[in-house]
Amino acid sequence: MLDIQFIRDHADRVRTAMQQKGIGDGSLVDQVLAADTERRELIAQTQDTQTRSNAAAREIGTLMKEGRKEEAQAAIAESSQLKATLKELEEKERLVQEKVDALLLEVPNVPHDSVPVGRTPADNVVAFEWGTPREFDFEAVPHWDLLDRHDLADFDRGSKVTGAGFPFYRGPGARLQRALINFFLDEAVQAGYVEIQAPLVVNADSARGTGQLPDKEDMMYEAKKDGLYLIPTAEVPVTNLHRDEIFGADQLPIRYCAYTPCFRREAGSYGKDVRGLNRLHQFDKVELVHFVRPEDSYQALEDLREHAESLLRKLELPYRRLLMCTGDMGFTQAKKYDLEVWSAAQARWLEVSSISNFESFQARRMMIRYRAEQTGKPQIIHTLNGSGLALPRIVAALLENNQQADGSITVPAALRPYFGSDAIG
RNA sequence: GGAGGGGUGGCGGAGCCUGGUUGAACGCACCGGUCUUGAAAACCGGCAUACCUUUACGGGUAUCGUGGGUUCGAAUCCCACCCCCUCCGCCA
Repeated sequence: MLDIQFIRDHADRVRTAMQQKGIGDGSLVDQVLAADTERRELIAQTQDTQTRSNAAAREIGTLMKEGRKEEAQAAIAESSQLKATLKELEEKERLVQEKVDALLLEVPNVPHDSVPVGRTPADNVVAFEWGTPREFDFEAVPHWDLLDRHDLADFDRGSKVTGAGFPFYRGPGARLQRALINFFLDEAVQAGYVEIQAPLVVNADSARGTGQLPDKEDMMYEAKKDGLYLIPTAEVPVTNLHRDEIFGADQLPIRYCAYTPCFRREAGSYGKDVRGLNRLHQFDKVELVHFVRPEDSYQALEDLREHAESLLRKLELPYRRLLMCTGDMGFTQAKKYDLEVWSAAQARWLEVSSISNFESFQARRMMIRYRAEQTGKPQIIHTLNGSGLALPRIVAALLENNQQADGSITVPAALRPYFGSDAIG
């Protein structure tokens, strides 16, 4: 959510941002401004009426105390009139406030100046590449076949027990999951992140705070009876951890890492995109979240990105970094990088991390603030998050890239202490 | 799930029965000042958040878990919900 004051002061910039992100033609901005003007007029009227009503009530109190009954009765009659007016005004104000709030929720974040303008994924900028895709002297086997061959995962029984996209991992397959989770968490803690274990279900306020509600409820599994949602990412509980809080100036920055399973309905997916581990309804991820002062957020974005990339290098996975263009980066981000690893047998890039600076967009919705030492006034902070990293596609790339002619799979050195062996099969 | 008690400002804690200058006593913490060589102590002053309005100084409105109700007037009375504590039950 943008600051209404910011929209008032920079209407053109917001209009442009909407066009660049491919969200409407910017006329929404004029609707917001019109509703906001109406709102302020109503507030002025309401408050004026309340002022008079309060004065009357105080007057009546004095008269009653002094025993001037008749005068009090007259004042009460007059005050009752005001009350009726007030009720009408308050109702109008409530409606227009709701309208402003609803409109504000539809205004996307403004892209940072360094973000390339573009419409489609083709306009994203490949900002960096690392590693060289391996040359095979045999036919590389896709990871779903490798999983099967080594009995690492069981998709069919997952489908029986739960449904498509909920595999069982077993034996070394399960062990590999645990190794990666521990590796990612240890690396984060070593880099100064505080480890969090978070609830896997959240209430509607939290889902709204990070922006899953109102638009994206279809992505979440819902426990209707209790009004709770299964988390689509640890970002939701971990960012909401500090909803409605005011930090002291010395408490920032805060950096959290959290491992959680993630649950996504992924309605409408099909084909090669969902084959094997490419897209699941339940998957594991270590998420990194930063709470920082506004002036520090772009440095934090680079730090976060660098940490995530260091994991890929330690795992010896060829990867590339995309700087997402305005049209492909989504509603809430001001700037976003994607990290993609090379999947040797599929011969395609797989997204394994998405790293974003939301600036104040999320924090304003959640009213997360800090007390700036200069002014002493509460100020909205900036939030960032990024995957560090998401497991299934990492597993897919590890298996495909490290397969040997004899069918075995080499485990990268960094992972061996965690996995307890240097190869599968 | 059942019975009882409770949710007040950064913290502690009055006020609620008996509705009326109570946005809220008092204490602690914090900030500024006086004093002091310096510090402590003492004393004086300040110290919630959001919104509306104002060039500014300032003025106003709302908020005592949340939402609704009664009333001219609600932290205070009534209803619903949420959360916490104690006891009982159940359970990994």
